[in-house]
Amino acid sequence: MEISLTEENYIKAIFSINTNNRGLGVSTNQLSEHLQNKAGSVTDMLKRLAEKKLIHYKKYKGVFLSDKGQKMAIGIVRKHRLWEVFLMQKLKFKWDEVHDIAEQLEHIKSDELTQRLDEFLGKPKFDPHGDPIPDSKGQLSHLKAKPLSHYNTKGQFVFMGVSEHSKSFLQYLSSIGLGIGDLIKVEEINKFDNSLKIKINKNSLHFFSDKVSSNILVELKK
Amino acid sequence: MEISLTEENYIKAIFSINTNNRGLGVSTNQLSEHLQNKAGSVTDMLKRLAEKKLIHYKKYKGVFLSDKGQKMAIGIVRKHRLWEVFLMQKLKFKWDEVHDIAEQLEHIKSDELTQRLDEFLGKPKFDPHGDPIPDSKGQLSHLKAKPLSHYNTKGQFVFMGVSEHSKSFLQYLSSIGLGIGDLIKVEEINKFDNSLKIKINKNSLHFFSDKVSSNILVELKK
DNA sequence: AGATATTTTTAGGCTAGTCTAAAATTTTAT
DNA sequence: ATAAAATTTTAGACTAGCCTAAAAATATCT
Repeated sequence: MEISLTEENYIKAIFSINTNNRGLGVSTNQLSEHLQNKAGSVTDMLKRLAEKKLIHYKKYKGVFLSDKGQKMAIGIVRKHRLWEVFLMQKLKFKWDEVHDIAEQLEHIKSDELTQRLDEFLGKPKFDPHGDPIPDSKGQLSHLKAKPLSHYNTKGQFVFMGVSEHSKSFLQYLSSIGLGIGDLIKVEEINKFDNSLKIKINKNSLHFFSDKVSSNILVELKK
Repeated sequence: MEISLTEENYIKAIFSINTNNRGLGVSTNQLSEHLQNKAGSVTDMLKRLAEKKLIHYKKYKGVFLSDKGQKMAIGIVRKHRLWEVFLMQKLKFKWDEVHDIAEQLEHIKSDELTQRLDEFLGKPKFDPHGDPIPDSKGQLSHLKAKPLSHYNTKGQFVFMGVSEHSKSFLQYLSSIGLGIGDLIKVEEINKFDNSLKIKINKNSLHFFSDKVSSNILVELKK
């Protein structure tokens, strides 16, 4: 069965909203917002996707991915994240530059290509933002990291990933020289606004607002 | 201006027919044949491409690429051939497997990506079939190689490329273990049917029909 | 529970890109 | 040089994917 680029993007959108939603089903308006098109257009497409058995859809009741749709979504995510690793690791792109290109590359259809790319990159488990890469069977590793803001203590942490992927946030992190694997030492906590005074790799000093520290995923330094 | 995938494929088709045609202009039927769709559809699209100034088109008179169209075509060819190098050199794909995947990858839009891929691969001048890769300015190196059949003498030659790209031909060459750079020694010429008895790298013995030897591009061994 | 607000679907319309069949133009052959 | 053949264009129709506006269903508020 032929799946169009547009259909793939709907599947991906349903998947991505749903994983945040913890399995409540995705509404027409959520999709319309996410994909930047009108609710009526979304309804049209949902009918077509249901026809193709990629989703479970009941009028007015929201939508779930079918097993088939779920597999497809995971396949796309796998490709997206592998290409991001390729772009950063092999072609030396910066953090904030890879998303748009990977958004195109994720639609290339060739299982063999995905497989070989995976091997070429050393079967990475996480992408450059710390997001897990599904393996060839669709299995996801789980990152134990939590938001820096969650700990609310001084101490040393290792930077494992981000939970916000906007260009401006990633550019900010680059600008202060913070990358995956770096050491973050929390030296002071301001109890009034939950801002933190931190040091990166024992060198540069910075302040993190609550908004920043809640989007930085860390593990406790062992 | 937005160029669709379909439009890119038309531009590429016009370019590819025209380079064989040595600048005579491309007919509607040639395009219809090449792209496997109907003549009426082609006419529709030619109007649109002319509107966008990508081609010069006069009713009933065939079509040429404009400068703009020519640049676009060369850009697509450049991407196609760079990706083929990537697929073979880095991902170890076989000769006959790379074309279909490169056909998808050539449409990825990012000048920065093309540039970095080029550097990553060491700015190759030829693709794995011996076809020249346009540089970032659109300049093509020119292969001095000629068809093996052209020489019509015994002697030693270096295999530089192919002038036929079908899967079956490439698979045949793989099957006899012939790859770019290999030494071809012509030991006998059959004057009746122009078939050749040859040895590859001083080892394996084979017979080349006229059809084979006219699609194998070689240079004289120095 | 009934009125109001919100969400979702339906209906009708648009464009890109395709098709078929008929009409127009060009080429070839007598 | 004209008739026949081949090529190309036009005209009308279809699908995918989008839009707007109106109608239907659901959710919310008092």
